[in-house]
Amino acid sequence: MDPQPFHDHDHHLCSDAVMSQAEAMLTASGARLTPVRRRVLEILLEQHRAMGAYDVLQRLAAEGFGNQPPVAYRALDFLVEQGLAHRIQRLNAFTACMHPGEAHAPAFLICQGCNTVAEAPAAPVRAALESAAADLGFTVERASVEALGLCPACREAS
Amino acid sequence: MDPQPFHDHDHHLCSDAVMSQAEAMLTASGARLTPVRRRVLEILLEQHRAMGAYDVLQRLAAEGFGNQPPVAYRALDFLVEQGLAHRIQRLNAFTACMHPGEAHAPAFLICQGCNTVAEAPAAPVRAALESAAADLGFTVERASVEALGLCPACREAS
DNA sequence: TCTATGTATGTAATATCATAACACGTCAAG
DNA sequence: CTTGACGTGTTATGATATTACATACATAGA
Ligand SMILES: [Zn+2]
Ligand SMILES: [Zn+2]
Ligand SMILES: [Zn+2]
Ligand SMILES: [Zn+2]
Repeated sequence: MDPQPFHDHDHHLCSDAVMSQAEAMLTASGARLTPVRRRVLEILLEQHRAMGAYDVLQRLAAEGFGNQPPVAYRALDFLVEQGLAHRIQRLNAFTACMHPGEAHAPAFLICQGCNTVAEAPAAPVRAALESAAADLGFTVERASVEALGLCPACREAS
Repeated sequence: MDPQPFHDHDHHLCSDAVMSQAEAMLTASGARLTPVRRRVLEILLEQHRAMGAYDVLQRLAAEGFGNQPPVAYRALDFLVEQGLAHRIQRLNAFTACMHPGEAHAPAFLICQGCNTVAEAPAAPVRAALESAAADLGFTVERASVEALGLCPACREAS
């Protein structure tokens, strides 16, 4: 679960670990990981990518769940609220959180070559941002930090 | 033009300065500030806010310009390309650049109380981000840093 | 057990944001 | 004058997201 999305790795180690952690978190908090929600999380966990709500919806519909947008959006919103998924503003898309439970305000690294999305630890970034904001008297409540660029493999290949 | 969007100020000093600078930049670069484009910039400059493309479009239509989405999007895209406007991902909206010409990769501070949008100098933020990315072998090409929170006035009022 | 309540899901309809494709007008270079 | 680049206008469509309402389902009192 602390892998390099950008490098070859046994991805089941990622997804299995996150699923277990998700179950534990939700059991603890009392929130319910219903079939739709679980399935959406599994779908997001299949790859280190961001998926649009309609892509998720299509998968759900093919598996016998509802096929109207709210079905996908509700599950996705739930996961985001529970800290199990993140919304990538830049892509109008969602990605599974790879470090659920850990307090984290990540920066997202979006590879323009292979569409991989990685969470980078961003404590220093947040600190710098809050400092810059404080200079203007502004109090940061939530922030999104998203970088487009090239992962090591795609940089190599280009 | 180096005002505090969050504080009372003579806003004409902002907009006039930016307009002059925009004209100078475009004259120099050879790009054309046509009536639609100029008007869109003026509209964006009316307030320290972000406006949706369709809001801009409505204004344009009321003034006799075309009333179809591409009219607004083309002008907005032009301004963004020329560095005269920024897109705020979080809001699906656009805001005039308050520091055109200056090389800058700003962080945006979005007040949830009054919807004011300010550009904060973000060189340290970018540096921290690039460093965090480099740790994963990732090369940043473009990044968006957007913070939601409260400006001084709204924080006071709450 | 039997409701009552809150929560989750399903669906229809609609709102909001964005782009593709094509037609027309203008203007300057050749 | 013709050509070609560019800007604008318009139609049509695509992509993303939410509102509103109906239905199912769990579970906690009575
Ligand atoms: Zn993985
Ligand atoms: Zn995360
Ligand atoms: Zn101002
Ligand atoms: Zn700017």
